[in-house]
Amino acid sequence: MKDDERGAPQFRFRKRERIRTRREIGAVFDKGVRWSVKGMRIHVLPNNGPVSRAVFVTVRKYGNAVARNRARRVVSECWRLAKGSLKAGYDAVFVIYPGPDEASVRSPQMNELVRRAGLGAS
RNA sequence: GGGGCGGGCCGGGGCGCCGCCGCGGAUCCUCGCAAGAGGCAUACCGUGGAGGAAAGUCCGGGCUCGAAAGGAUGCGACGCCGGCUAACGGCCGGGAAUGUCCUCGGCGACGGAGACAUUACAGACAGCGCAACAGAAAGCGAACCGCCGAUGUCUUCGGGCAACGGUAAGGGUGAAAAGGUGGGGUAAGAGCCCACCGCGUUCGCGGCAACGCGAAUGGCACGGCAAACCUCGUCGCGAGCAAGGCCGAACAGCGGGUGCGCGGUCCGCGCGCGUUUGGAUACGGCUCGCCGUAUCCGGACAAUCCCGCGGGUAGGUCGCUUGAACCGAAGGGUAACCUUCGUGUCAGAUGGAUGGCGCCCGCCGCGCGGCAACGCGAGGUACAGAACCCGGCUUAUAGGCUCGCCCCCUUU
RNA sequence: GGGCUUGUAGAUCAGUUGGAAGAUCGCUGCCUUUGCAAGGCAGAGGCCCUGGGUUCAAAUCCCAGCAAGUCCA
Repeated sequence: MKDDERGAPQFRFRKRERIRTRREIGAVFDKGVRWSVKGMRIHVLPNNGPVSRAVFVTVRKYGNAVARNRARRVVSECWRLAKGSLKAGYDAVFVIYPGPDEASVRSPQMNELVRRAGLGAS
């Protein structure tokens, strides 16, 4: 990372970049398009806004609370580092399946998903 | 030094870069004449940010709403005694019982001293009940075998058989069989008698009490199950922060507003007056946050517009973290705990913050090398994430520290 | 976050004053039929979710745990 990118907005991930209500998440599940790879699934719906928003959920049976929180944190961190080079204006819901929760494993899964979803470099 | 049991405590540390949530500041944006208000605004600064169990939701409270005169019944929980506490099914102290070990006394039943552990530990002469199978008999308590007696009969003179009576010492059944041991006694036996042990009753003494000690006395039944019902005593109204309070779009509903003149010219037009309505300021009034009057600014005069109303949806906000709190010190108490003091410490999310990556160190056992200190190598570093807040209980947990007791080895 | 319910044969469920566990469907074998289905007869199949406790005795009573399901905006 270059010096002039320290604290740059494309590497931050604030509240307004997250989908924050059950209704909006339900809309992405109902109307969005889905792609999946082993360990992860994505639902995407255009939101016609200036920024993309995302949310991360685990499947119902995903160990205890510590394991679920760690999975969402790791995947969220991958999104934070990757989203700056993607197209804006989409709502994305990531569904995480059980697997090794390390950035070296989750990051390639996410890259493959966003490539298939057509969110690649603008 | 090693191992076991029990109690108490801790449960990783440091550096760098990039992030997340709250609070305070600064800056920016929006509204407003202003004071100010608001902002899921910020390549900014400062500061705080999981646990001993945050868990299970098994108990007890606070808090909130609902219900409610009081009492009884019902239902539920609890149950040796005393204390602690806001309260408890928790904790502390004491008692009793049971079990194990050790030791002393006794022919024996058993008793005494000590250590450790366990106990939902009120009531079974208030009631309704239960005990399968086995066994002769299982609860207003019993003769199957056996033992003994006298009678009759048979006899190979040892005894056998029949019916009658006595008997709870022995056998067998059972989870449980009618106080136990030793002796006397007897036809055989039996608390039938005696001593001791156990049990019951009465009295005295000690203790707040549970209970203990001692004496006298009864010859001995008043068996077990209440963690099924039940009785007695004590306590308990129901829900739960997704409780509940406030603000409040949009859509639908209800009520009010639809005027006059001039100009342009036929249009969802402009201006003035008027009507109505919102806001601000000034003055006055009083029941002190509302009303009245005046001025200024703005909206509307309608096709789908303007204003008001109630309901309270979407959403927002409060509840929301300073409290029976924690930590430390002093004092009181055997202890649980209490009292006083302190520039002492305290997170608040809401698809849900406390994270990611990299490096170093610590700790643990294992293997190899070494007399040893130590070095090298491959590993391991748990259980688990606040969601209204406390007091407990229970369950999960790598590894470590510490206190007490016991066992083994080595040394002096 | 909080309230509540349920774990018994392969499946769906019974099982009360505690005394050695049943029903229906399914499964296996035989009979019947040329064969299959239906029908008839016989049979197998169970650590009563797990671990403690009370009791002589526990699927049943008590305590703790685990796993499913369901409701509350």
